[in-house]
Amino acid sequence: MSGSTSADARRVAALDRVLEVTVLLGRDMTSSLAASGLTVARTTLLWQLRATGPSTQRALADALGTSARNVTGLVDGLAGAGLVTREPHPTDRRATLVTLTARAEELLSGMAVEQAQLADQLFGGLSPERLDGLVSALDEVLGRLRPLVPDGAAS
Amino acid sequence: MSGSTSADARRVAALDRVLEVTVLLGRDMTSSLAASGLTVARTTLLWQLRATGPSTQRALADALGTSARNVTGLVDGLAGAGLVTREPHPTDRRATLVTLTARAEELLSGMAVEQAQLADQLFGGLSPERLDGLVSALDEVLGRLRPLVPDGAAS
DNA sequence: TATTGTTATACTCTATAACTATA
DNA sequence: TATAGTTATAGAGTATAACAATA
Repeated sequence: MSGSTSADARRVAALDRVLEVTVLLGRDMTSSLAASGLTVARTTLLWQLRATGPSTQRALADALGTSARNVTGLVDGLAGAGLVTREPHPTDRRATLVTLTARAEELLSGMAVEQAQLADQLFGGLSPERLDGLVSALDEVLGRLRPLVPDGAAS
Repeated sequence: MSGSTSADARRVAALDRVLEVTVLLGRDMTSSLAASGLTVARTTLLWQLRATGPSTQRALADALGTSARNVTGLVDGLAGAGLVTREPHPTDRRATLVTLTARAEELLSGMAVEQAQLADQLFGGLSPERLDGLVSALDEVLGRLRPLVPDGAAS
């Protein structure tokens, strides 16, 4: 398409690396969240709430790129765990505002710390120049990747 | 832990990029596989078989880092779709050898082509130097990440 | 005794469709 | 009419535990 065979092989090698990182990070997240009784899907919803503040379930469904039905289930689980509450919407009586509890805020703060520690572990060995190169390369890749994917939020 | 605040922020920024790539690639794969009536879990098993040849379900469970019960279900689905068969193990009558069908081999060859095209789309805009820098940075990150994750195969 | 793969059971994530209450 | 969220139903992935057949 646009290069020699060896250049193609290099790109495939890069994609292989990215896919392996994807698989391993997924496992790491799943298992470390399981220790807190959480799942990736529920935690994604919590992070979205932390970023945007109290939200309707419809807004959450759009942001997460999932169905309204699914959000009902996720919120049910989180409410049962005492991490969110359903508050009445001030002007629209059809809607509910999903809101983080204080416990969830604390939990998320702790997770942010853990995430920074993970970032340190993973990237601490790279020089500032290589780290910047990595970030800019990933930004370029993201620019190509985003249009390929239907839509939804990319926390 | 090992750097200034701004260096920490840079590392967190890098992790954010990686996580976004993870999310978007997952969606891209899920939706493109769904078009073929496949799921990510089942396709992972097919790729494993392609890499290693006919395997027992126990070997697949270990390679995929999942339970034997789960492999039974995945193989059931793939067998129903005509993509694998269960053959008797030549020496161990407890075990079965899961084997790709010709149709699965063709399907996987097509997927390999699509993957190369995706690699071209994502990385085609990077100079050879930047691409090499990306790959070597990811290799270093993988070296840190692998020990953090329980175990199992990484595609 | 240990191992392979199955059945039994259960939970989570996900989707579509029908329905209720509101806009 | 359209929208927010629920109930109904269904399928896929995952896990543990108990069990049968075989090593």
